[in-house]
Amino acid sequence: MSGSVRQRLSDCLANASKADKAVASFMLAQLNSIPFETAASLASKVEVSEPTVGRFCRSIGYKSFKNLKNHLKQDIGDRPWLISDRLRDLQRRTQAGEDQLSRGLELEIGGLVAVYELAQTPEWKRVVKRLAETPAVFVTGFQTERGMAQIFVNQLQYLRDRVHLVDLAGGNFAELLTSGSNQSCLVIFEARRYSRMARLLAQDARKAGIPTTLVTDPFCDWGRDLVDEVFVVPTEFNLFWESTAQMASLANLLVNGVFIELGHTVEERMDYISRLYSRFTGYVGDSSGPSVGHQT
Amino acid sequence: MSGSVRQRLSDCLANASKADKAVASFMLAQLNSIPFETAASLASKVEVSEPTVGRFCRSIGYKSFKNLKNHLKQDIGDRPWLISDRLRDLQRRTQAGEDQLSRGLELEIGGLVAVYELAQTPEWKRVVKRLAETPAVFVTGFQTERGMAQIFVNQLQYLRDRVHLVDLAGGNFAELLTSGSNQSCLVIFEARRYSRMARLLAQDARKAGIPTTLVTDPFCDWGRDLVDEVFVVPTEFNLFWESTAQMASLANLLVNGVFIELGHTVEERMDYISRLYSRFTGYVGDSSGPSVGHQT
DNA sequence: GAAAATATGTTATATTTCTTTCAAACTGTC
DNA sequence: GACAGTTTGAAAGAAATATAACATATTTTC
Repeated sequence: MSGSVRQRLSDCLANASKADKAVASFMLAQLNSIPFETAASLASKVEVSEPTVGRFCRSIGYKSFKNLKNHLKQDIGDRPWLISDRLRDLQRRTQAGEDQLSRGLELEIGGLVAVYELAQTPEWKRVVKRLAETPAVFVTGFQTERGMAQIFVNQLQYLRDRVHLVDLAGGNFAELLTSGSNQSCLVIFEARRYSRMARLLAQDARKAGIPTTLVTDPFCDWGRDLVDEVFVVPTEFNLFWESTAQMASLANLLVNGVFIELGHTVEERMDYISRLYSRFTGYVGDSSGPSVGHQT
Repeated sequence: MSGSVRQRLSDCLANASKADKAVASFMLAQLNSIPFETAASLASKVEVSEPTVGRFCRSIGYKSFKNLKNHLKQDIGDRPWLISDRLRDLQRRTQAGEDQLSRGLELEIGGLVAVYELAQTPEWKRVVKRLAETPAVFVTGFQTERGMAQIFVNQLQYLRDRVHLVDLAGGNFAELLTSGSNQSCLVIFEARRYSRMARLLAQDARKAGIPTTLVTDPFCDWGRDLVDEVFVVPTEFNLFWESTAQMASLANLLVNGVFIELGHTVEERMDYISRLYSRFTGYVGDSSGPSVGHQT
């Protein structure tokens, strides 16, 4: 027995006992509100006894009703329209006992979806517009998010000038804060071990009237009142470590948005930057920018 | 006090105590998975005590945490929380507009799956083992992959010492190449605008007998004969830009693998590094490393 | 139609989850 | 720096939720 919760429920409908069938079909029908149910509440709704619910869950391979709910949480459901074959295959192999990689994968996919959902919010559009139009953009990230900020800066630099990585060392800290309030904007990447620096910077930026966007994880509790937009990115998958990948996706989507916003006016610049890079690192090849033309 | 759960949470953010604010913002960020949480689980994630959660819920007008969840049910009861539903929803909404967000998402997910597949190959296991056991690890990435390399180094440093970011400027270029052949190993992150540097480095490393792993995109054509393992990561989704997210996932998975390989012998080190980071950046909190304990 | 097998419910117990109480820690004020 | 007020967490108790054991009902098999 394997697969998603939905899968298992459907499977067992065929040859289950009366009560089990009742429970299964109720669950399928009300999948969305299952997490709110308790074994008892569900039992009374289906008009079976409490133990029946527990037993049923065990019969389809979960430890308990609670355990089933947990799986639901991580379940990405069946998506026959997606790359499901490979995914399912991976799941199967994993369930056979290799390890719990695929669970992590499911969670990562969930995170990715969340990021794409963010990209549809009004805040998102506002930030994209700002990143395209504000004369100077400053980006920062401390500790482990330092690299993230760097990536974002590198990419954005292809599209526009005056994109700076704010550094403790460099004097651009001051440069940011002394620029006029509608001359600059700030993007802060943060995660987990929130550094005091990020917070201080956000405070100062607010004082200086500089619009600030915070990209962080769900554990961040400061910020909501200090910055203009907070983008919360899931970072916990059940790897030992937190993942920065979703944040990278977010950064990519932002850059993508800016590109669309700026339109084709940037192509010239991109060629130029490409050539610059080439000169300094010696790559010789087509000079049409990283992936221009992939837009479909 | 009235309105939806989300409303109330937002409202209280303004003038709540520190712990309350933390709880509220976490809830807001994770609204979709709140139904799966229990007061205790939430408490531990936000790093407050259990009673605080209960009290908080009461302070914003619910009888208990459970009561809040029930209200949530009414608020978002028929809102999709299952990833599959959310995907569908996203698809529906984006199909209306002309931007092909959801298509890009699908591709990204496919890329993620590919990365997880890589993590099951023998090469992968070999690299993980090497990263765990070789006395010194060198990592490099040029241009846009510079940040990627940085992230990888930062994370790996939590687990072991002698992890170095190879830089054009720093003398560690030489340090790498003069170390004995089984004293060091090298990881190169590359993508698209393959720099001559990466290639030269790979050549020299080979001459010096240093095992080298190349992480790159499908367009890379050198390398197969110059390095010991090539991990090819999809980077093209139909965003204007290439995505580094999948590569970030790969880096994460590698670090995760190394952690598993090293076992719990590294916890001590991790505490130490954590404290170091804290001292220099001023974060004050638990000193148990970024996400220790999330392993299930 | 009776015996065996299976399925279900009742009651009692164990476990989890939540709340209360109270003391310690923190905050701001004089 | 001491005081009052607030916030927070630890421990213990109360409520809920889930499991186990056993008894009853139902179905299956012969």
